[in-house]
Amino acid sequence: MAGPAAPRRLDLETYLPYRLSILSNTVSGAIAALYAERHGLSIADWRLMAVLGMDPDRPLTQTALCARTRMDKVQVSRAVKRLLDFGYIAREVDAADRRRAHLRLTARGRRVYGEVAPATLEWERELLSRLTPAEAAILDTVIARLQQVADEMAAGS
Amino acid sequence: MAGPAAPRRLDLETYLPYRLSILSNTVSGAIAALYAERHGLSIADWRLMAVLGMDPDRPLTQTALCARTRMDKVQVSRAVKRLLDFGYIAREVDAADRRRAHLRLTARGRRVYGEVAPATLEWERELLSRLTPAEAAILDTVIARLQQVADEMAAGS
DNA sequence: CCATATTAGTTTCAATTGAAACTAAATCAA
DNA sequence: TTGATTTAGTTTCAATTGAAACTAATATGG
Repeated sequence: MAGPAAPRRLDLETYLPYRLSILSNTVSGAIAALYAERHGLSIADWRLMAVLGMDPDRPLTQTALCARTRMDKVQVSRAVKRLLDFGYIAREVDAADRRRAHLRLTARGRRVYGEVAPATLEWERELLSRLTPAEAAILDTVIARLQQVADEMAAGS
Repeated sequence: MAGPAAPRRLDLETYLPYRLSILSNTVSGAIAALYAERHGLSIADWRLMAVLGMDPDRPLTQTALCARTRMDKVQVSRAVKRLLDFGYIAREVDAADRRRAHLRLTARGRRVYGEVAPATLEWERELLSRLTPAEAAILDTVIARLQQVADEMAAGS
């Protein structure tokens, strides 16, 4: 009885890429509110701090930060400049290769990190608490799989 | 044996908001490649065309386009200007309220829509084909639920 | 060695964005 | 009426962004 499926029509309300974009923007915006005006940080700034704060004893170069955050080197350069101005990070030029510099959180940066990181985690926890464990688990694997496929498709496979 | 769960540490690789942002950007960028250089359209431009193309016989005002796309009125104003320049849309001032204008795709705009819309749908179909039907169904409800919760939380409930 | 290429990061300059002010038309309130 | 508000959409101006060019240091090939 059921013939061939009708070709889907494009409707933003149900179109996955659009829904992902709206959801991501809503979430990022809400989280940015946790640190933006309070500490003067942009999303890019906080992203660097989040990576540097993960392992405060391991300083990273800007190139490493690019890889870890998927930001480009211009964005990273600018965020680094702002964070240096705020005194949230310190830079030490590499002795062996003077093009490179190692960046680490300062005491002040660690203090901010210590305030903001738990708040962002709590926000995420609250969000995920509305899903069942099974849903959350599937979401996790589905996002990973979609990312992998999207990377392949974007690379023009 | 299992004590209280260790407090999660912040790690971008596993942090949902970050993963959503990366996924959304990858997907949007890949889809934009389907129309950007070929038809001169930005993401904002295409979003308007996608809404106008859904029901080509119902023209919409810019205010309606704002609501449907979640774009702000400045973005919409600029996208409208570009689409008028391209000849992809036409504008007709409302007779009863001359502040308003009704926008619709031109024949040329419909031709572009007819090319691009199926390509974007095919891209989505290909992406979703890597999920099982059960996964796809859960993804659908999970995105809807997360959006609703994120909206509440962003509103500062 | 020396010339060339590569890498790390910065700067420049033009295009894009966003917030706030603005214009023009319609509505409301007295 | 008519003066004040609201609504639709645009413009302005400063801040942000991105691509490409650039500087400085290291690595490599002959």
